[in-house]
Amino acid sequence: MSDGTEASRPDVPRAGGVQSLARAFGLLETLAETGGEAGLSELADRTGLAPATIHRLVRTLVDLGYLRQLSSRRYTLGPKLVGLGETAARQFGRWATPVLADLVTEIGETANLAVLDGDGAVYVAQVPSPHQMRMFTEIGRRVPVHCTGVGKALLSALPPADAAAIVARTGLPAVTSTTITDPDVFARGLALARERGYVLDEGEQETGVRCVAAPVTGPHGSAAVSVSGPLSRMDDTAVARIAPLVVAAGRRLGTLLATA
Amino acid sequence: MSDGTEASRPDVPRAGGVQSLARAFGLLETLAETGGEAGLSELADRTGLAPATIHRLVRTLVDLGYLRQLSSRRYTLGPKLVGLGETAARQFGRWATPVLADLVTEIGETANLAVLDGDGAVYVAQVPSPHQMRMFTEIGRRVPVHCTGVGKALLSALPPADAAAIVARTGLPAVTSTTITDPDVFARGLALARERGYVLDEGEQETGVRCVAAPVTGPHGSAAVSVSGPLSRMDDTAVARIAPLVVAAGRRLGTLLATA
DNA sequence: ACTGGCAATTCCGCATCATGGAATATAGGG
DNA sequence: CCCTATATTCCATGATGCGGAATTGCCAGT
Repeated sequence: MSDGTEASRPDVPRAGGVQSLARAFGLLETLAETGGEAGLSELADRTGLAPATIHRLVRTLVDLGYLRQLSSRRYTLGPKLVGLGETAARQFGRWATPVLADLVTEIGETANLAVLDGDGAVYVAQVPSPHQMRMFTEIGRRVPVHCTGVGKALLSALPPADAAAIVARTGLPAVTSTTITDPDVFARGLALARERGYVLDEGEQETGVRCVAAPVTGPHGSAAVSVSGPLSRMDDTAVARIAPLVVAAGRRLGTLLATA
Repeated sequence: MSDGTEASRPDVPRAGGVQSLARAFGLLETLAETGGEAGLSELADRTGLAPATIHRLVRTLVDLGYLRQLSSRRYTLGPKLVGLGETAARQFGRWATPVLADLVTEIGETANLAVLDGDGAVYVAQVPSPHQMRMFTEIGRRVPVHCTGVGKALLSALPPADAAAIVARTGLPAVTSTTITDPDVFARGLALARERGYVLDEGEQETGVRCVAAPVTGPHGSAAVSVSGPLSRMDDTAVARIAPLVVAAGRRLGTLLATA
């Protein structure tokens, strides 16, 4: 192996794992973090692997269509990933949609399901409100955790230390005028969320949109549900009515996730 | 190796490829084809690999978050794939969006970019028309090649033999009343497309939607642009005006693809 | 409850396959 | 035009992934 200190790197995620696989996916992730484009030596620097090794892995991925090589000899994520990702999202959607649909009929606002991926949240399912035909499908969209309902709900379900680590890495950049940028305020918000079982997003990501979110409870890689709508319809009494429903939906989804 | 006849299977895509990788992605694809959920032995049947081998690969993928194991011990595509796919799509979108946006401002209808993946077409970028808020974002959506503008444009850019092979595999199932189901008619359509440099889709995938598409020219894994809108706005004179613009956009995208 | 059968998981010795250092091509920069 | 940085190919080595066989665990049938 490359260096004397074995198993010090998160290359091998667990005993018995296939490392060429772990390394290959590591490369894909590295590429994604770099903004989706990188040269071979840049990958070598970031991963610490030998250029020859990277080249072989990367060439295989190119042959398979999961990576694309530009004429500049740099590499980008390939088209097949788009297809796979979409199928994966659809898969989540399949079992989640009924529950989300129930929420929408009870509440009348758009319902979303998101999962934690890396340090961000990714929407994996959505049932749009019957009200507005507006608002594009957000499926696949990646959003920051600190300024979204689902994001905060995801964090609230994590061990506080892990949540803090994520926030430390991403910071609390202001997105709108109401985005929470003070770490202390944010931490108190999370504590309140843990206590109540749900979170509010007061236009912290998009002005005028209020959002109620709850973690999906269960022993798996975290997920969260949310319901969001315009301030005009989402007043305090509405929120009071909605919150328990969202929390219940989170619980139901958690059961489904573990069962189905 | 398992059997005497080596290299007879498309397991190893090319000499020098990393086989565990090819196999792992094969499993992901198999899973996607199965509808996103399968048990270990089902995977073993479909891929012909030894259960132990599959289990090791699959366990690694689960550890990495690209696969999820349900309590029924069956496996599904994991959340991380959603994130990766989204990043990949965004990557395509980044350089394509400006060109598509130009098309939209010139034409006023929704513009799409799709790539060929396997025997289907996958939308990788879209700029929606300012007109209608309807029609969800199709990014990541996989559509048949025979009844869509982008699909036929992709085929028209392929060596005729390759195009024929794909059509032979997928067949020409009717999706709407105008879907072309006769192989001869279809072949003539492709020939005309090659000659003119663009294709029309006359509601062959969705009734009432007309679409002009052109291949993205270049020496890479094929892509295609399209512009689509309701029949009411897409009359013959509009198409005559639009077609050259779409063809030009295809050329520009081709240059960008090769360069960027 | 007991049992039979099937599916998932773990074990383990063997040989294959991935590995990475060094050598070779190729692209930019001066 | 040469020179440097980067990508790619070669190849001997042994670690690594392979798969047959044994084990465990889950249900369905009675």
